Amino acid sequence: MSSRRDARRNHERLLREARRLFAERGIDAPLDELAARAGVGAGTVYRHFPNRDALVREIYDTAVAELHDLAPEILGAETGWRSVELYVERLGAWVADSPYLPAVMRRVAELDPTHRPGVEFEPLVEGLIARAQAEGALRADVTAVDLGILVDMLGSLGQYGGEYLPFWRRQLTIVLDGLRARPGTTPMPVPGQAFAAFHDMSHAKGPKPAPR
Amino acid sequence: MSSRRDARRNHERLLREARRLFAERGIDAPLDELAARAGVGAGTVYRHFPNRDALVREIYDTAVAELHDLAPEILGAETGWRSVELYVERLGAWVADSPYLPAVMRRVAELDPTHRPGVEFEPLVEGLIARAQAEGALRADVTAVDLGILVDMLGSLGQYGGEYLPFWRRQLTIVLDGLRARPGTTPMPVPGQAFAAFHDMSHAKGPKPAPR
DNA sequence: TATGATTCGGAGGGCCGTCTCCGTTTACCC
DNA sequence: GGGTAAACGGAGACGGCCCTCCGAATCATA
Repeated sequence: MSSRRDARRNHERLLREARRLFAERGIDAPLDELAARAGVGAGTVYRHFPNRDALVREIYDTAVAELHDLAPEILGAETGWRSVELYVERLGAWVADSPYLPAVMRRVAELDPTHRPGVEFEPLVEGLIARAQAEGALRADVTAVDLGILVDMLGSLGQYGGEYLPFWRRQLTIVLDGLRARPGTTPMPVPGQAFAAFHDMSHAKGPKPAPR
Repeated sequence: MSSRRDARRNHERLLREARRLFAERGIDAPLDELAARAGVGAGTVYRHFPNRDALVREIYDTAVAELHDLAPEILGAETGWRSVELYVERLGAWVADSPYLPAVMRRVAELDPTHRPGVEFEPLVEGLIARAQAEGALRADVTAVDLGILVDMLGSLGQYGGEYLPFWRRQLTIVLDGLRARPGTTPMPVPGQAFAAFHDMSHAKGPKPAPR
């Protein structure tokens, strides 16, 4: 972190505008455009972020920090089921109105395939699920990975733009109802995956990313 | 359609390789790469498709044709509920294992915002839903638009690659259970949208696409 | 097999985005 | 205020991709 105020200000500005730009035009939007939006010269962009990947990486880091901020409320709910609700709703909404997030996550995973985002949260989520299942409120065959994937699914609706967000809760309702333990629940096919197995499957041998 | 056999062969090959390439590297992958994969000169690509959009458009057309092929089985099911199940499952799976589809759809919508893909199916889907609701099997507050969005959601899981497809049915199970009419179902918030309203909202005033 | 029309191949022009370089400006410290 | 180190700005070199052009190759026809 620089000691000069203008440098800090520009850094902030670039990050903020980058999130907006990436949301609007995708993660490969021209960085000259970023410079223009931030009211800054092209050189300044590259002084702060040696290349696009560094920028993506820093956006990723701020996102992880936001995640940490969400944790206490979710984990501190009165019942396990309420925690599940909050988990799916808060994270889903957070992804849905940050349309740049999925692309950023994917890119970071490409850059560093060994890095598993959110490992530190895994035991917490496992515990949260166990609690809700012990209450008999959450269907017994659902795993932490399933829940994470449902959040991704809900988050993908961010593609429809901000005006869609109010309607987004409709799909949320359906998913949550599907998660509830009830008589007549359809058993889930094939066994669920562990975090590590899912991670390896979706990254290690996925389609090769475009070389950059 | 040309009368020369080599021309037809190259056209097929280009379409096939384009789908694979777009699936792996995204819809903006270099067309020179497409030429290389198809074992063809760059000039040949542009003889068959004057530009990238023409290529995207033709992929879109073949996708719509595939959709038409799916219709009879879905609509011909014995019960309305079974039709709903088949609709969500078949279309969801179809999108999920064609990772290029969402981007292609989006691009076509950008190219021609007046064009509403699948209008001809709308009354069919409405009827299908009415039938399942009349049976008391499908929750009463769900709309055709909701169902389409759920298919998109499920389809977005194609991002995890082909190895994920078997596990995909787990999320499908949850969504279908969430769609069932049952005592204790959570009412859906905010009224649902009509097809046209949803289309206008998600295209007409969405974030401006990158100029090309 | 000969002929003519059609398609193919791939080198290269032009454009656009990335990133560097360095003269100019700004902020901090005394 | 003066001095110095750090940051800024933007022109332009560079590279990659889109698309064109035209001589070479291939196909349909007789």
